[in-house]
Amino acid sequence: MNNIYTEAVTDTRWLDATEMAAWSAFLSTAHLLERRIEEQLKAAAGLTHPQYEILVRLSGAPGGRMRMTELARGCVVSKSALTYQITQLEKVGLVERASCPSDERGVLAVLTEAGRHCLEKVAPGHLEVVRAYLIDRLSPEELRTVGAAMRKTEQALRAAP
Amino acid sequence: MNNIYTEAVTDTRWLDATEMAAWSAFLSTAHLLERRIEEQLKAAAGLTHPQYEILVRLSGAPGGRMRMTELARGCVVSKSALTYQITQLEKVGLVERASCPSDERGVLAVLTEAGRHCLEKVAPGHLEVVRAYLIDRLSPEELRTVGAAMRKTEQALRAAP
DNA sequence: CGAAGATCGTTTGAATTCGAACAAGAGCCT
DNA sequence: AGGCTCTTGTTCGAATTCAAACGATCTTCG
Repeated sequence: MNNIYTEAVTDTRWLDATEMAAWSAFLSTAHLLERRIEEQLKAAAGLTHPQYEILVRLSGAPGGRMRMTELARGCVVSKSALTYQITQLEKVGLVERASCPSDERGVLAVLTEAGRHCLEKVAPGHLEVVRAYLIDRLSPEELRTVGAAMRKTEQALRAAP
Repeated sequence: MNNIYTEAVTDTRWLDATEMAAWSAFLSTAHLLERRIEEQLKAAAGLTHPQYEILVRLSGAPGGRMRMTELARGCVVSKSALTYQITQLEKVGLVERASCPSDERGVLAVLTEAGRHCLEKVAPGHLEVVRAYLIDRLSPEELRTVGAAMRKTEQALRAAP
């Protein structure tokens, strides 16, 4: 009693053992690592991970400045979350807002000197964690493969919406 | 003017290009995929990803039941977040609470029939997303390597605290 | 047995997230 | 120019997260 429609709707491609194991481990690792990083950053500098991400992205941008929307895209947070976090970072003097010369609506998030120094102070301890739990546990070949796999997925996800 | 102490504190092992690319892609992918999954689950069944995770873990446990603390560990959420989510799921009848026979303090989260049916209904669409953006984009060998890498990291993170 | 300390799940309060709605400005097309 | 439509960043409200504090129960060890 099957036809192409019921087939299409009904046939689920479940995950085999290898796929399931990979997906499950990926999920747990992402959450666990996030927790660990959050803990380290909070203890070391009172920063959250999204805040740290913002500083990192700004520090890599020309002039230490970026448009809000672009920054939000880079950090993979909503625009409203970025507005909130930039306000927080402004309060503690790590970031400033500047108006955009080329677009009257635009706002630039600008890394301050204090922000750059904070990042330089915090980065080593942060990288320590990333290394200790992820990077240093993988062989060069594993690292290459993981990197390639993640890039493919990232690209697909950024293209989709 | 260096000694072993300043060395130890000062020498930061930065990430080389390969390491940086892998880490950055991992981070972005985790966030993007999370967003995409959240969107799909919300649209398909009004579930959040943590809620779906709870249903999945329960469905895989003997008797469809698990202790709160163990479930929280499995899902990688705080105990208070789990308390909140189980209450939510109870409201819509997908999960029930039961008292634990062996421990008076204990609480068992139990998957209801409705919960099991909901999961069966939602799983295909969810897996579609996981496949479309991650699993099906990787070669069997890549998948194996990613799985192994994630398991190593997960294990390290679960052992640490 | 009984006291000290660990563990269990919940409650509480603060912080953060998201999407939707909004006003202001840019861009396009004729 | 002028009207449409898209984009920008912010604001709002609701939902969710976490850690810390708590009362209740278990466990261990003297």
